[in-house]
Amino acid sequence: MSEFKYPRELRLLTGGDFQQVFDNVSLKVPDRHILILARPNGLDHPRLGFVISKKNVRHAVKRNRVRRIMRESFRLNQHNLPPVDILIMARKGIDELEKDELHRLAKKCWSRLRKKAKQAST
RNA sequence: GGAGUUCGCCAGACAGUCGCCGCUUCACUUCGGUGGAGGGGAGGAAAGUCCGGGCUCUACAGGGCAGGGUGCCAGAUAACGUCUGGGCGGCGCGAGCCGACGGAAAGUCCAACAGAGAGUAUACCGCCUAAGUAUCUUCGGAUACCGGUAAGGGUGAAACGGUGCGGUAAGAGCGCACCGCGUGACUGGCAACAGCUCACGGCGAUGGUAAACCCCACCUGGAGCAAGACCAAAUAGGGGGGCAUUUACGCGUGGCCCGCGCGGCCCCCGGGUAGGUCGCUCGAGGUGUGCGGCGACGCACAUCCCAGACGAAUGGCUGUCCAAGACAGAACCCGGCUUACAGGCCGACUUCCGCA
RNA sequence: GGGGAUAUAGCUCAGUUGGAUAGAGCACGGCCCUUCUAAGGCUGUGGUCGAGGGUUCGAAUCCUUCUAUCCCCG
Repeated sequence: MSEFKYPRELRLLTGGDFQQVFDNVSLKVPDRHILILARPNGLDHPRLGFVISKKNVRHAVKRNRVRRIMRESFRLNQHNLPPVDILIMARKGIDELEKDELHRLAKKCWSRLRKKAKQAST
């Protein structure tokens, strides 16, 4: 039985973790509202981190909303993802999306990420 | 019932389910944790960082200068630029609301353009005068210069108290009355201040600015939880105690000058960046009752524990209901101010209309 | 989270302390010069002085509230 929890092991925790992703980007999933950077992490599960700047999303409430919804989608789809470190960077205008739009956006990005990871490994 | 003023409060609710972060407790444990149960988990502004305080380090913050702040009076408070009550001024029929509201006679400063004149004021037009000088003359006088005048016109943001009477050549606080203003008494008030009170001053010390400098009174050292403390790899060298020296110089305490600490000798101790732990939430705390006070608030008793994260929790999905949910997310903590904001509720009051 | 600074013409900046005309360079338009262009000369256009409120007779300037941008502290 697979679990859908979100413990600390599934997060990028330190500045070093983030820097490693930035330095060794092997997968990129660009979109109009977000940019996903990723690299294989050698573990048996993916890890997630966020970069949402104050410049792109002005209000803290909106930054929290974007992060929470994307994180929730990651939590529910974690077993369909390759073992990579994922970095989600928000772009301008993402705070204008509705809740269901964000969910659709996340699902779309996960499938694109899966595809690219498969291509890269072969 | 309409219109309005004011005070306080609320900030979608409930259920299911999948997650996240602390706490309490029980069990297991390879002492790293794992599991069960219980309970808690953003705001009135958490925001801006505009003030004030706690806390920490610097000397348990000391003197002087500079700088900064506050600015009617009294009180509340840990403190404040906040709040309460009062005074004064302004707005409103009113309930009420608004006000950086000390001093311009200590000094510096400003008054562009316009205007005759803008500072111990001024004579452009006008008004008056006909003594003097001059011209004309119908010999009555007329006019120009000189002179008097701040009532009227005009300029300006501002032109030197206002109205009336007297007065005068015409005028003028020149004189008088009333009003305004100033000064000193007296009375009331802790005070700000007030007064159908009394006396004095003719107001010629022009007006404006103190949100220009300034004066007066009071307040104020600096930095900030990335403060600071502790545990601890590599690498570079440091810290504590005692004694001595305080003359010079250097460094630190960061506006400057004092002052203070360090430097020298002896003894002792390994040091502290990555990382980790603490600081970190029980507090000028909430709620209720009673008492004191017009009130802000204070006191007493009872009762409650109510976020504490650290790449950073407080969320996603589904359903039901309604008046269809605004502004918006804690990061050391409080007290204020300011700014943003859908809608709704309780109380008090004002005014208009109708009915009795 | 905390501390600090800036905003003036299309661009880079003066002017702000000490109040009364908003100015310089580059750019742009016109004319001159040249066979033409560049350079040079003459001349002109262009400003809600970041926004709102206040003080004042008068505010880019003084006070205050907001907005935007930038920098520093691990």
